[in-house]
Amino acid sequence: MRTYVRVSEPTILHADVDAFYASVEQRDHPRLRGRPVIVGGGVVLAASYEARAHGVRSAMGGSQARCLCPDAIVVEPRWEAYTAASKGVFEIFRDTSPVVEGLSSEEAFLDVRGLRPISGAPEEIAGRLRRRVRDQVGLAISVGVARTKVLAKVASGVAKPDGLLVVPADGEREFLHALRVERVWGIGPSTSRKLHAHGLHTVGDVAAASEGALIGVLGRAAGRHLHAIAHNRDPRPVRTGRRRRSYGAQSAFGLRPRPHDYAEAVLAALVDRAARRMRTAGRVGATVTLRLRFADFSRATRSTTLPRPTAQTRPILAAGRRLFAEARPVIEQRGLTLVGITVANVNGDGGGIQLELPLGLGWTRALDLAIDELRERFGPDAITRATLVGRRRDLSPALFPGDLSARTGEAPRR
DNA sequence: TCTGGGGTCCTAGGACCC
DNA sequence: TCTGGGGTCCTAGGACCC
Repeated sequence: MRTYVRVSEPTILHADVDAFYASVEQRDHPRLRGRPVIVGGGVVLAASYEARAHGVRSAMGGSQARCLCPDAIVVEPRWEAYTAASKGVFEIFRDTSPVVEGLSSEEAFLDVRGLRPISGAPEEIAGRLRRRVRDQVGLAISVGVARTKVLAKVASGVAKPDGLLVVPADGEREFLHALRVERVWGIGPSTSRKLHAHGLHTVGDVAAASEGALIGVLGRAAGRHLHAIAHNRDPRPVRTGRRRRSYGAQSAFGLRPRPHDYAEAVLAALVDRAARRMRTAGRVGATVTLRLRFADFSRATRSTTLPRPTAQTRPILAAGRRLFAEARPVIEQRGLTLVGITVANVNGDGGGIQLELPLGLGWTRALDLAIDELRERFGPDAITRATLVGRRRDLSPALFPGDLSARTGEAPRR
């Protein structure tokens, strides 16, 4: 009997439009092509590669950016154009593979496993995807191809601008271990600072550290995750059909003196905007969080959970106002420069999902069956908690005590 | 140089329950 | 009266991403 050792091939694509907003501007305005372009005046939302060559980066303050690159052409964002471009790009994504997980308006993971007989090798699929985005949407897109998400994501970054990079299955460790830690998706300034402080600069350095040591430095989840990544273990699948978990709106108004009730007026407008979007999407949420930022750039949040999920402006605004009143001492002390509202605990579509199960199974078995069914429909990781409700025929659904419920969920991770 | 407007996930501690 | 294990839900804040 022969044993086959199956080495899976790279089938995960990470596709990412280069300098998205800036590229759309250059596409639509020929005079901007080949020139340093900055989208957004106050803060850099996007910078063309010509501007990046001068050190301009997104999220940088506008004045610093103009200082680094005085010749830059600064343009106001045109959101409709970016939305339309995003739509075009995602149509091509979804036409390329049925398994697409969007990460933002301009990037996505695609799993092309099993598509070889129809579409060819992953590398060919990636090449065709790049050509189609260029021809049909007019934008350059870089693609990384690898066996895991983290490798594909890093590969597309290395491939930029306008490139394609395949990480072959037998070249993964070499590729990974040479990387500086801050290049890894999910490792930001704070984590890399901690790692550097312990003499860990490359992923190879991290791989030489024990999991316990990494947990000691970074905490449980981050330590475990990074240990696995450094040892090239990243089993996360490309997940389709992920739904958003919160809706929010915020507004920064700087240090200019404002009428005393200005922030509360802004708050009302923000709640209205967020609630409107929830109603359009047909979703409801329960946890209202007020976000504040102050003159010294410190931040604070105050949150509360409503008795039942809603998408109505009125209860959300009332909660927001209570939180604002509660935070008033901090606000007066530190000087408010930003206010925001987020509605989280967005659960389902407001209608819930009903499953019919045979009677006589017992609560536990019924719950297990229901969870299996939900996983089948929404993916293995989509369900984190399930509530089973049994309804007595002789009581109106409005009478809450008529419902009996059983509940299960993941054990707390502590 | 003085920092936008969205989001996601994780941690830690407290209140409360059986 | 005190103690423990096992659990849920909520709030506040931090890190990270584009």
